[in-house]
Amino acid sequence: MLLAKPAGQPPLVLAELLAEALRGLPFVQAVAVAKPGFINLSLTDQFWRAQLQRVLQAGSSYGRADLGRGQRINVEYCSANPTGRLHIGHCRGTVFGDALANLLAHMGWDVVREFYVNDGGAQVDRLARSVHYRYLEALSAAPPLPPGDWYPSEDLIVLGRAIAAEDRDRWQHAAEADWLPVFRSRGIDTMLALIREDLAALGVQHDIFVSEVGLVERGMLERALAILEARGLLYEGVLPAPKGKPDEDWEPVPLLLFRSTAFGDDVDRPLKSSSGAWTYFAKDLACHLNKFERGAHAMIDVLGADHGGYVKRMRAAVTALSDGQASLDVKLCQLVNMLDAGQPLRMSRRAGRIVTLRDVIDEVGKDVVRFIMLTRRNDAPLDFDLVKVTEQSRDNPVFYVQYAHARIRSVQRHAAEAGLALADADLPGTDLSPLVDAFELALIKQLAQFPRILAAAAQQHEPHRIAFYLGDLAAAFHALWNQGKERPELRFLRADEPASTAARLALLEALRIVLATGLELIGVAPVEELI
RNA sequence: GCGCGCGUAGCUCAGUUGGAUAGAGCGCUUGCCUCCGGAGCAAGAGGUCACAGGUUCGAGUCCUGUCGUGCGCGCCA
Repeated sequence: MLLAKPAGQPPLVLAELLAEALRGLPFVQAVAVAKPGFINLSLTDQFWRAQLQRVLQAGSSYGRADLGRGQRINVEYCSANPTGRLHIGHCRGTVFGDALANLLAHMGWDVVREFYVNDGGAQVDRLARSVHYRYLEALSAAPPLPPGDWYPSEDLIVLGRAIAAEDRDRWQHAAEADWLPVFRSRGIDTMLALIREDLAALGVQHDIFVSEVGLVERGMLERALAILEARGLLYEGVLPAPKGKPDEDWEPVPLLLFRSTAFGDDVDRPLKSSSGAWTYFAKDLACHLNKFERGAHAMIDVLGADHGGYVKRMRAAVTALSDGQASLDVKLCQLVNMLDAGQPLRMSRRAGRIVTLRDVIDEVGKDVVRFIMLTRRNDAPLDFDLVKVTEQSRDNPVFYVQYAHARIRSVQRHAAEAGLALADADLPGTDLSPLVDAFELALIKQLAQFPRILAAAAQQHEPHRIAFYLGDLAAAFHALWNQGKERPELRFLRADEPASTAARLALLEALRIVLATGLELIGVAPVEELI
């Protein structure tokens, strides 16, 4: 149908020609031409069984492809402020980014996993004051009220005590200008250590932690500005007042602006505040220039959906800084609704009832957390029910997929006990011709989809596709399994039928390989048995 | 007011980068099973893909507009 115009022939005629050429090919069982100009190909069962052989030969590299051609890609994810432990809100983007990074690495990209540490803003000063308060408290010298807008976390009590034990009253009467940097640095170090601990518990390991302050100290910010200046993209100007909301504080002040509108942004963006301080956005320029200079021409930022307003300006920034050499894809993750048996789990910071990521991991396990985070597209809200996700039922996708893997292992153990098992090395050579049932072939066809799924997921930057695929694959397996109840001849292990048993063990192993590979890509460990 | 995302079966959601009769789970209807390797199994009904236009051989998918919904809207992060 696409060829009809250039070829100057009606689609149906072309289809007939192509169909004729296809008819003689091996593995082609039937070719039919349909209405507007479709060609329907039926492949022989033998072809599908050959796909199974490919899985067995490739093992855990089945589905792999060199789509990235070694191109460097930077994936920034998590990047939580170092002011407290990770909570469940950070979790989704973290899992998403990590799974995506795994996937891209699997598909031929040179992946750098980056954590950008916001150690330079007002937030960390607030942290410093909170630590200082706890320090005074530990000295029994606390002022009557904690500083306004502070971090009440218990971890800071511990840190305050530690500093009190080490430094005694050294900072008790010091001026804020003297103690602030010290307490800030101690606070950041402590929080970052906790964050890394929780990331480790989630099975996440970044390649690089980039400090915002460090970037500025190394002159990255000046360099970014120089580049924009050289391209005529900086100017002093007054922005129009934002419309829609009545803002009483608005004053027309000239600011240093980046002409982001030249790259599709809605309005030019300030790089310096009226007080002369760099804006957060200015530092983001440095951050992304840094990525570019480290060789990443492709970048992905994983952010919360509330950062949607940043997408245009960041893409503009990357285009401008790289002179069009680099591109940025921003993946926004929607909220996670925490539930407890259907009841919303209200998380209030003031009541100290924030659900930390660690709490959830301890409760349901890291594999469950990771899998569930990918059971929705990133731009759709997600329910996370602490009770449901551990249920052993059909509508719990984690269980359903893990159950499939465990079931296979169970059969394999039984096979070994009965002396029916084949050595792994012999599997690829197994005669698969006994696999003729429609349920078996359906399963094989599902397996054969794996490379396409991975390719699409990698190209679209959509790791959730893997989780959905694994669910479909598990369903095809369980369907075949259930057939064995009604039809004993479909069972996997049959002592009197060594040929079909061998073929089915090969099918099972291929299935296990794909399940395990898919699970590992999203960072979930396949289970050997259910507990 | 402007920008971005979302709107698909009663509910929760997929949809392979524009392909044919739009899929899955739950729920519902109807059958089956004392089953053993641990969630019981199977079949069926159910959709104007928010609405209206447009692009073309062909639209859930792309464009325009409308409605609904969520998020964001100089200097905070």
